[in-house]
Amino acid sequence: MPGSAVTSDLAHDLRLATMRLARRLRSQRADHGLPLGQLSALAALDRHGPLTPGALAQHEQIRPPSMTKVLAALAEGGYIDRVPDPHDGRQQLVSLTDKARRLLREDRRRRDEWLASLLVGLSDDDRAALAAALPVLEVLADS
Amino acid sequence: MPGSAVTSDLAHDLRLATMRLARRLRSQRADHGLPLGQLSALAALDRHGPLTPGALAQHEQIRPPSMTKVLAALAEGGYIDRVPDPHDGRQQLVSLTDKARRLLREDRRRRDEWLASLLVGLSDDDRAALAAALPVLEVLADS
DNA sequence: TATTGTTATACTCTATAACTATA
DNA sequence: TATAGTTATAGAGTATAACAATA
Repeated sequence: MPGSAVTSDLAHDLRLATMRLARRLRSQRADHGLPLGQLSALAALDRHGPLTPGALAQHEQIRPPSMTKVLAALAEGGYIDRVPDPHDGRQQLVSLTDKARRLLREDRRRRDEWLASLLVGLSDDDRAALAAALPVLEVLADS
Repeated sequence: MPGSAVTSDLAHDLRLATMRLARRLRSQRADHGLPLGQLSALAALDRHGPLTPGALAQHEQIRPPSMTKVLAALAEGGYIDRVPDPHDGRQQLVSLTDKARRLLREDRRRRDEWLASLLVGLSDDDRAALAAALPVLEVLADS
């Protein structure tokens, strides 16, 4: 099967390019002074809507006690609201404040801007190649 | 200019897909027990050849005292050799041992394998789209 | 008893400041 | 004096274990 060597080369090169590009994108994050773990928790709430602390911890792949600290810092900064679950007194629901939504919007805008400024410098063919590969990348990312 | 809205959408979607895929790739790292900072220092030595502790710290974007600790752990594990610079007694050159090279090779192999296993499940068209976009991604990553 | 979340405590990785050796 | 690297100490951010409240 002659395609297998090509597939493994593609995997290798795609992995390296993805990691390098992700590193560049990460370095472009806005300097809003918010630690990465806190920002990531806010982004999860933005994507999924209000969540319990436990669900957030599971999603962010950290332990509940660690999430307790992250949430304490976010509450202190006025980025989240917590309301007790009326059906289960043990649980809470954590949601974003308007302040948090504004911060997320600004953060995304800054990072999109940097990448967009690179994209306008590409040829139409290169942009088309990216657009064609995008749905495939999304499938891989969600696997 | 009708293309500008499309370009900014592409930037946004490409950024999200890249970050998500990078996260999945990172989570696939081999469980060799080596902390990420140590592994990253080894990878830098592998890419650039022997370096001084100061140059390594600069490359990894950490402070020299932090690199001192990383290097102490790597030396303890038998992953690096240190030779004094004959021309300047203040400096050293840090290089990889064979053990480190084997570890890096194994680590890459495991991550490539995971991605390759996803790629073989794609259609030929999807793989072709990725292959066509790859050089463009590499340009972006190096910008 | 089991589950949700918090508190207490410790470990890892990073930092700044002070120190040693060499240029 | 200036530079390369280390040692001392401290600050984030994470973890495990033990605890309180609720189901």
